[in-house]
Amino acid sequence: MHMSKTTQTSQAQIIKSLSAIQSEVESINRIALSVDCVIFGFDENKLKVLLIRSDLKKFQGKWSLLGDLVDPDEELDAAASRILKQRTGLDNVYMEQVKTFGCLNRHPAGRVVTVVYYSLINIQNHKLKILDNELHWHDVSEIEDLAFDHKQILDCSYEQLQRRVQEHPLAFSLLPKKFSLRELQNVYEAILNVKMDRRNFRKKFFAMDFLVDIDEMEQDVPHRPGKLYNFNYNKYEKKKKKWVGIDF
Amino acid sequence: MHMSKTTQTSQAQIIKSLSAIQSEVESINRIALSVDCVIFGFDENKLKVLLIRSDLKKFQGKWSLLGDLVDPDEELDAAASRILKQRTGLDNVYMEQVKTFGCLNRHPAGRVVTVVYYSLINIQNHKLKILDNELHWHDVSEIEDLAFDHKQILDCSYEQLQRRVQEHPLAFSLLPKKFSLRELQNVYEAILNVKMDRRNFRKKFFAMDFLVDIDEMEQDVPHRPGKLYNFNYNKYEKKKKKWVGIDF
DNA sequence: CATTTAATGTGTAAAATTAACACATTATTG
DNA sequence: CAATAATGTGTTAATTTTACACATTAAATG
Repeated sequence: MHMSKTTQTSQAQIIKSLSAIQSEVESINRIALSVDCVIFGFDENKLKVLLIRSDLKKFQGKWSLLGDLVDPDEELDAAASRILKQRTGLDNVYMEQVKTFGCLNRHPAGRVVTVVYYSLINIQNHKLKILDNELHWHDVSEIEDLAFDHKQILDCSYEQLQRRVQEHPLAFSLLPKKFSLRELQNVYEAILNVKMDRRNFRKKFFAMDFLVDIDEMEQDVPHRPGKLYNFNYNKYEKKKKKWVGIDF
Repeated sequence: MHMSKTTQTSQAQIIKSLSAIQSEVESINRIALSVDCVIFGFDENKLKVLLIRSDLKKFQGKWSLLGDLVDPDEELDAAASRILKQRTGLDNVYMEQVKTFGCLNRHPAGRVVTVVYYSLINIQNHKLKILDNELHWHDVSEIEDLAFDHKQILDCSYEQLQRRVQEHPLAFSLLPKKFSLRELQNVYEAILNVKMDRRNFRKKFFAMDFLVDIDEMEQDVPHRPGKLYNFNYNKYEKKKKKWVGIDF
């Protein structure tokens, strides 16, 4: 086989380039990054989480959180919003980053670091939209194990929700715009897993005056109907202040 | 220039390979991942943070947090520990993940997502070890801006520390093993940026009985010396319980 | 239409926690 | 030995949290 000197040089350069590319690819130290969403809802007086049937053989039959790889030119929050939008059709939902999980063996396909968000949505709003029968609402209290490390992720997210809901008015995000005080109390009781005193609960919420009496009553309840309220976020914004103390 | 058919084929194959590599590199969807450490210390009655002079031209003269890329086969916590160990020589230090920052433009060299940890260390222990004069302890309250998005990261970490220190006995990590109640109170006052009543503070800490009177006194203070105490973590573990309530 | 049912709506008193406050004591310094 | 600059200690008022019971209302039932 004949080959000119020029060509040889050219090939040598290509090989050199290839090896440069290879070493660069190795040196970039990049890692697959995903976002997982813990989507909480509230229905039948229970805290729920939206899960999807795992598509991996290894986890056949198990449920998992909703997640996807982050695109290299996509913001993390945007990835979380995208996943939520794709699965539920919902926009403008309360979301918060929880934690990043990066165990080496957490994903069978190799190293995948995942940034976890939880979100709170009003189940009524999109009950009809969940047509995909691979998706299902589960009682948080009844989940035993999940695919990947998703049980651990769920536990961590649930604990964060429990802490946050005691310090910020998040519970409203799980309810329709109009709600009764009983429904609000049910949300707190479900999330915190405690029974509360109705009178003290009402007193507390009326004292912080961001519940707006809209002069409507519950409909279609088999007993005396309760008044309905809205949550006024502006009033909360004005009132909120930091408390400082030691409590452990 | 002469080139044989064989050679042409060969080059075509190489080009094909190159393009395959390129598309594979694009498809792996990987992202550079770093860990940044917000290292808090306490000295001169002030909360401090350990910073390093930025080595990037863009941020010349600015200070930045200590961080490094995560190795593809390295745990996130391990990366944080490694960074701390490399810079301070310390092991077994209190550390907690704060949040992950992933803004597209946060790093001039391209997309780098960073997982942030804060840690609490006792400055006395390693004052001598900070020989690297690119490293320096800064008053947290006096930091105006930092390289990258590190000011934002610091603010977020500081807020998390303020929340955590009110609910968990972290402050002890910033003090030597033996400390006086005044020093302990100074830590809380510095972190929370408030003045506290000495008698109520003492009452509170004696009530939770995990302070151990070691029957020693402060030395070399220009006034009446205070008693020294140890913190007994075991007693804390036994007592801790979740408080449930609504407070916002 | 009267009765039953299953909730809503409301106030007060006790208990626990937090906040406010002052003076004698002690080692060091000059 | 006087002056200094801190430590160490208890009580009371104010606030917050908890515990607790009965009349009211609309719907459902017979």
